[in-house]
Amino acid sequence: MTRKEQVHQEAKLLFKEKGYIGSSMRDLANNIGIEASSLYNHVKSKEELLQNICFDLADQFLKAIQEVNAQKYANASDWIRHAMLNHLKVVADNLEASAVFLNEWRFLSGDAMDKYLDFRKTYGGMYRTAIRNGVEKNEFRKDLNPNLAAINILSTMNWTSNWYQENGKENIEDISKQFFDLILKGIKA
Amino acid sequence: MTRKEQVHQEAKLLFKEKGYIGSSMRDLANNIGIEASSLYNHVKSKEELLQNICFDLADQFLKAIQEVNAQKYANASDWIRHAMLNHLKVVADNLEASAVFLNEWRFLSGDAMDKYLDFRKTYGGMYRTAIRNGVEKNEFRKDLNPNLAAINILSTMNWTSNWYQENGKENIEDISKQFFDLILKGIKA
DNA sequence: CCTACCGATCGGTAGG
DNA sequence: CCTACCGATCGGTAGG
Repeated sequence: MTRKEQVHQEAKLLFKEKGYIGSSMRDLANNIGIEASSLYNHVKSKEELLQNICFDLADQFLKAIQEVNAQKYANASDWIRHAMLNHLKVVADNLEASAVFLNEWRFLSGDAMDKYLDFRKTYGGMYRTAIRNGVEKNEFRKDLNPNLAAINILSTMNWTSNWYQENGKENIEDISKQFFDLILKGIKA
Repeated sequence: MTRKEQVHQEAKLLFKEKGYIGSSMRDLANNIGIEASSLYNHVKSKEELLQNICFDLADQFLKAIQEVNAQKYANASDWIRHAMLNHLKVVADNLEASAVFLNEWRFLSGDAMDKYLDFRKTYGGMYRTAIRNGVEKNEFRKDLNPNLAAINILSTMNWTSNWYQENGKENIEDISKQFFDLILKGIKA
């Protein structure tokens, strides 16, 4: 790992733990074992670190969902099952970045913020569309509000970075399957 | 509204918008129209503001769920339906405080943090227990993981403060009913 | 990658 | 509720 990669890696841990504003460049430098001023040989500004974390992850979420779209599933259920699995795999592989992505994006400035919100809107839109398709094909309940159904899915997936820890007890494929069953069939016997 | 109440009210708005660390006492004073030093006639410290926001809301969540427990429902479904409704009503009535409660609690210090985490654990535990009861009575699927089912409910409710706005279009009772149907029956036709 | 430093801002206090 | 101020810390730069 180059020093530059190390700086970006350490920033994820620090921003998750203390928040973006609560993390100082001196904290970050200290965790690496150099002086704060030396960070600027690897990074233009503090915000560049935040932008990299957010947009690297957005790219991963996008690739994960494009893989699903490429399958051209006939059933909306299949699309959702696969999309949830791929999303949760990205979260599980990037727990710190996921927490930063969700909690610190509001400190992005100007264009970066716009770009970020665009991504979130587009990404959520794909779930809403999948659900609407499922309703039209009578695959899903016709009294469904696609907006709220999408929020149910996205909320649960987003929250995952707050509690999931790779500890060998449960793997993310199992969790994804169980969440999908909850979304599809609910808890009722 | 007394000045003291005004300070606490303004703190909710500011902490939600800029985060706890990102909000300065000078910002807060400026929004009210006084000098920063004058705030300390009404408040002991910045953290006292955060503690009040978090624990006032925790009290409201607790009262809301105690009302549900007092009903002594025979069905787990009824308990969950009513608990969700009461929880979401508190969120809808306290949108700013709810966002602060969820996003800024990590800046609580020492005992306050412990007390906060205790509350979250106890509160989540009541949902897990309700779900386990429902499974035992064959009201819910017996292959259910009560932990993940509770996370599904709590995630969706927690996320509400991020998107819900009282704008006359949808009232929280409708939303609560639709979320409950999603939790109970899922999206499947 | 470091030393030395900049102007700005922070939470909070003294004293009236 | 204000003026005046404290020591600490912030992101970042100059120059080597």
